[in-house]
Amino acid sequence: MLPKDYNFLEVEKKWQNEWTTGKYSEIFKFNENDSDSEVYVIDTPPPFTSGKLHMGHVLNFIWIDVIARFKRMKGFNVLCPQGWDTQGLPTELKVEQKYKVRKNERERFRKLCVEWTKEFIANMKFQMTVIGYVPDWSREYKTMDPDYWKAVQYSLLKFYEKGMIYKAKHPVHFCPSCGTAIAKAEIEYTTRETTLNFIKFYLDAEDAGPSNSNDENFITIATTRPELIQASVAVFVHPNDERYKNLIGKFVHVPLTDRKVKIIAESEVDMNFGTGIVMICSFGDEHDVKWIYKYNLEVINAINEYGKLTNLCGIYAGLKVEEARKKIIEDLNAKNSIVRQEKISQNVGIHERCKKPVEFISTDQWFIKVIDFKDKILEKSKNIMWIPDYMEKRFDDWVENMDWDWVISRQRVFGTPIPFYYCENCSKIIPAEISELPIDPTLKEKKCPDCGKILSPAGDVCDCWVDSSITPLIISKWLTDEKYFNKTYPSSLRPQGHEIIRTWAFYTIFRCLTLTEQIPFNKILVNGMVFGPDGKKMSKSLGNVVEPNEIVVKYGADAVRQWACTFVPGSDTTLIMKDIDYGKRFITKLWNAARFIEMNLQDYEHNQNENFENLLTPVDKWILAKCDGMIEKTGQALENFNFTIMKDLQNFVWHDVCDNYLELVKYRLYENINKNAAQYTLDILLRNLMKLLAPFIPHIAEEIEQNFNKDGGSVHGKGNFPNVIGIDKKYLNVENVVAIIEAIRKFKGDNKFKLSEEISKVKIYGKQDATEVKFIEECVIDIKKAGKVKEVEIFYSGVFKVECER
RNA sequence: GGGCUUGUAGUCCAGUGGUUAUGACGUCUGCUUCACAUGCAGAAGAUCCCCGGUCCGAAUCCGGGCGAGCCCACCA
Repeated sequence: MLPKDYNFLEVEKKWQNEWTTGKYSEIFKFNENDSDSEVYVIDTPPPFTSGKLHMGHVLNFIWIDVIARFKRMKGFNVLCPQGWDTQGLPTELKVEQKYKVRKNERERFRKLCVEWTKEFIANMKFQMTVIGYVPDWSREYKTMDPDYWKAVQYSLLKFYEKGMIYKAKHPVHFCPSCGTAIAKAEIEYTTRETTLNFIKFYLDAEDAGPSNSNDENFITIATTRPELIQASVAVFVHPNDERYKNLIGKFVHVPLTDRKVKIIAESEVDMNFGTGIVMICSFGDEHDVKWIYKYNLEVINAINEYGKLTNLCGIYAGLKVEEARKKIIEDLNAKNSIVRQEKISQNVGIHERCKKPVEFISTDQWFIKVIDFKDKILEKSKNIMWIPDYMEKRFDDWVENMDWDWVISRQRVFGTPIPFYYCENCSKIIPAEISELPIDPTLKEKKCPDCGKILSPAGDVCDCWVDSSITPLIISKWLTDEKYFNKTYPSSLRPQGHEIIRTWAFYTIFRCLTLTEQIPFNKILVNGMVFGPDGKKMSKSLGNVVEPNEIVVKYGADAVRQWACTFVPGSDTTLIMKDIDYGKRFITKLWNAARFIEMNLQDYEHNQNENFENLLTPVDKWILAKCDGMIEKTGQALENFNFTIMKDLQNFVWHDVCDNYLELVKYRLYENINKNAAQYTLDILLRNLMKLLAPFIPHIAEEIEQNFNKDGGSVHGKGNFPNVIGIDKKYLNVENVVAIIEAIRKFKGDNKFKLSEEISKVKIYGKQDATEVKFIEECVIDIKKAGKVKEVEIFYSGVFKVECER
């Protein structure tokens, strides 16, 4: 017997254990030997091992779990592994701080990072488990594992074979504070106040000529970065700018230097900013980089990786950027070269981790060619179905607007080593041997096969997206098992957040496409972000962070899961506690309904030989026909990732089943009128409901199912998704009986009668040929009993109408 | 500045061309009716952002405007 109160914490824990390690754990594992069932592979996102999940993860993993359970119940052989994105700067920073270990103790440092990460994984795994997420843990992977390194490094060797890896001096976004190159995606922008300096640039004597209005032969350039004046390589004006048209092609002297640079016309110059003249430096910002390449301008590396000016900057060499700026302004002032200064607010790029300004610095970096493959990526990715479809546009826009190749090297330690050597003598890259993988080139000395000189090992590690962008290959055993690979690649589904379309989705599509000539997944399901209860992005500084653990303990996993199913793919969402509370109350309601049914089935035995369908009343057929509708709708909805079908299920259970059907059959159960048919209906209704609800609220569905079904099978078993019962849809018209009872209730309410009070008569009007009226005739007893009415009169005329008499 | 999304009761959200617009929270009224007061019955509350267009018919499709959010870019 089901106890009066549903102890969700205890029940949820019990079934989580059975699913993950207990008697049902096989259900959740991919069956390699099953050659009959269709395979469904989910390329789950490996979260970065920060130590805890946030609500966005929770939403993401609940959706994945709903789909995986649904697909299993539909008979698919589901591969849903879970991995961890482990190697990253945040871990390094924390380990550095906690153990006071320096990065030059490479091996010890790495070991501490690994230990630290393992602890964090355990926490996050626990959090996944308590929301009922059950991936196939037997296929867990970590990007820091030797096998994972091997796959990443192997893939890079393959890229090298295709001529797509190169090493180059290249301006990259560089964080002088962290001492590392960073990806565009790791930069965020902030507004700060800065000084716009208007500086005189004197025209070259030969070019000076007669100037427009005054005799002074200089132009004024506004810059926020005077410290880069030493690296000034050109001056740009807009071709249509009347003020400067006559200066195009002429030269100006760069103040504080003995160099002169050309004035070039460029239509992207904003005439309205500053004086409409741009000083191009190597490198002040991304525009500079673009233009220097476009016009093939000289590169003067003014800033080094420590954020200090280089020897090319003469007397300013060795000064930090801020110091140099101050000093150069002083010197310009001394020469009377500053016309004026203005305070302006400016958006500056800062490193998202440390919040310090980012510089462009020319350093040795490793690259993967990607710009050459834009067209191929765009073409092949058209075969991927995006949910929602408009997310495809975001992807395409990103690909089309990419400006340069992918910098894959990072000057860090906890990462996958780049498996290459470089011969300074021959200026050439020497890849590691496949048999040596996984390898850390810094730990293995090698000589150049051509010249015999000692090679320089690549000391850098890979960008973490290099690790995570081959997950579809990892989960399909790309390197180790061809048969398995053919069965499980490409993935059926890639679920992920929209904020990482330009990183994880893009890099995965690019890498896997290059390596396999196939797209990595057929569909990509995009989920939105979860904002705090105040509608703002959750952040510590706003104090609006909600920890998943708190709400799971308070409301239960099944309640949280219902909340996660109230959103449509792609859109961001606000965490409203009342919504989760509703989920909890639904669980209570469902529990009590199940108890009621259980109580009334005590003396029921399902006799296989009896044809119950003939005994069923129209009311029974009505609820079963409605249930059929829900079975159809739920199946279709989940095929299309419409999780909001949960709401329809809630309404069906709460209002149609509990409020109406259960109330309509009480008299039959209590007074033994057509009782068998009611019991039969309740029995199959409950069984179907549990199966329908199982993907969404798996714990309570399992708990109730186990009480009714004594054969020991799990509700989540393969192929368990219900088929329609097969009730004629015309019985949906019995809904009018419910409408009549509602009218009676309203009459009683309006007249301040108790609901239990009997009234004398109900008159029902309606055309005789209408099917709904026919059913009403058959349901007179239901109306009398459930509505507590002495007499029911039916008039075969006029429009459908109900009148009550006291 | 560019792209995308979005605007529906006091609040949140569903609705993707067809009677009277879904549901929840909140509010108000009544009810301890033997599954459930974590409940039941009922009520009030919406110019479906504004303007125009297509259509027999628009919350829904199209154009414009205004507001909001996200992503991207960003002033030298």
